[in-house]
Amino acid sequence: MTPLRLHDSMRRQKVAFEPLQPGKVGMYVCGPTPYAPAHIGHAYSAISFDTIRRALTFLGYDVTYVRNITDVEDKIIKAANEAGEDSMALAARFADDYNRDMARFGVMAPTVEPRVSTHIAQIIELIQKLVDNGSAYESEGDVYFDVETFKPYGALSGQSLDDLRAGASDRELVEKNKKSFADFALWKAAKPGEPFWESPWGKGRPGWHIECSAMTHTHLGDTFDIHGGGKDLIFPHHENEIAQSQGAYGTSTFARHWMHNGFLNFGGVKMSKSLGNVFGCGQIAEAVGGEALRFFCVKHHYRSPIDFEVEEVRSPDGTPIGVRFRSLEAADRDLEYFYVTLQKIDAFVAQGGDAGEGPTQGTDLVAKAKEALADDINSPKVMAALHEAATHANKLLAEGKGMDKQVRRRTIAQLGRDLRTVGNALGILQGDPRTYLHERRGRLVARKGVDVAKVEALLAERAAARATKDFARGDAIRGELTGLGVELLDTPQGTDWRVHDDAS
RNA sequence: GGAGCCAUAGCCAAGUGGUAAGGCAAUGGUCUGCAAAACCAUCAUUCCCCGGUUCAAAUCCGGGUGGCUCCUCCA
Repeated sequence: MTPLRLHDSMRRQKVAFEPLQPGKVGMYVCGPTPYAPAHIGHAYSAISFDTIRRALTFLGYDVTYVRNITDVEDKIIKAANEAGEDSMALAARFADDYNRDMARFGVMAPTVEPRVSTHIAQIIELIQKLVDNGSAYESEGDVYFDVETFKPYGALSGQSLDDLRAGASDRELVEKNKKSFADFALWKAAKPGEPFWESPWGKGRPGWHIECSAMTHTHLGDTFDIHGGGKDLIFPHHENEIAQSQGAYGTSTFARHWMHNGFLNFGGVKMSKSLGNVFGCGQIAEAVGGEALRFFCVKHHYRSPIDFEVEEVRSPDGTPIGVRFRSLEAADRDLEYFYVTLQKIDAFVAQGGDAGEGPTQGTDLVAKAKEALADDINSPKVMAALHEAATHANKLLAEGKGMDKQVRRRTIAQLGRDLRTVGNALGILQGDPRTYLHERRGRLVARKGVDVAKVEALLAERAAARATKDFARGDAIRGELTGLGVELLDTPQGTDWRVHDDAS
């Protein structure tokens, strides 16, 4: 197994990764609170950790991947009340939507997907433990974690309680039923119209942070290997999880390794509803295809903030009529290169047959990918290796000069397999090339408003002209099609066409 | 006010002490009836600025400048 180094947010550096059990990884990632359709920010985080999970699997680890669904929460209750829908039903509906959307981006289903609503007993048990050992206290039907009892508080976010107190004084004063400003709710007393469960403290529901502590304990144990989530969750969510779990099970427990992914920004500014730059998963998938977003994500390192170029499209009178996802369109063009290459390799292999076992030349893609991923999941470096491998394959496909015939055949076939194997480690290149290319053309036809019937009529006319060696007429038709934004691809098997895509 | 992150070519983006991966775009070439695709070649004496440490710095240290995030719901 490749020795692995991962960045740890707690130690603030790359460190050797040593799982509790050799060869196995227990990993917990904070999942969504489903109260509205998933947006691109959800997708980015899900893709980042799915990539980490895939990479660890590729490196030979047996990964148990737990990603929760927070289906009991203020925002859900609010949305349900507004819609006149049962909050659990609403959460279940959006959770299904979320999973369907993530699948479009190649995100695998978690090994376990626990929900708050099915872990109430474990949550109450954990809160009781904290109350019993003096880490938490009841106040008017609420239960709060007493932050003063947990000395290491702030270690992950690098803030002291004094610093936080200074920040808090600017805005909000101490709530009257809490001992201290930093204390946070483990259990909230039910208000009218809210879902509730019976507890030793009366009817109520869990606070925001406690579910992750209960779920990690239930599914991965007191101590586990990796805890992940978006950078924004470091404070207070992850900080509070640490306090709860270590308050209950001891300060040497909980996550051995913290991983946080960078944020998605738009023109250097974070995404937020008030700025109007929140884009839905469906909108993205329709515009550029789900794999383009995936490809765009793995082109960047998971810890880097990632900037996303979006351009508003306006009609001649200035009315906004849509948006163009420039960065994703570029990623889709890049992706097309790989699928065109795979298609050519597939055709070659189908035609040339399998050359069997034996030597190959320049097939170190898998080794390079392992080395890159073992260094804190350096997916951009893997992308570079993928490009080199695809270039090599294209070179061999174009000409086999000076190379043993069998070696050439074996190498091309091996490169095809390796591109897919390494692609799988990043969650890309798993589709059928023909399907991808067909769908991509469909998207471009829609985006550029190409008249397909007209293109096909001109194509037929040109084929007839070329059959009689009337090249002048054929070239005239080519020119006409170019004017329509269509490129022709003459091959020995006939003429195919594609929509010209030059970022305009 | 407190905590932290980022700055690498026209653009995107790796690289955290040993002399700048990869991609897009661009230019020239090969191939092609002409094209497209593909391939080949060229493309950062230099990594925001100013000091310092070192035989050696994009990488470490100090000081600036610019951008961003968290401390409030946020992925």
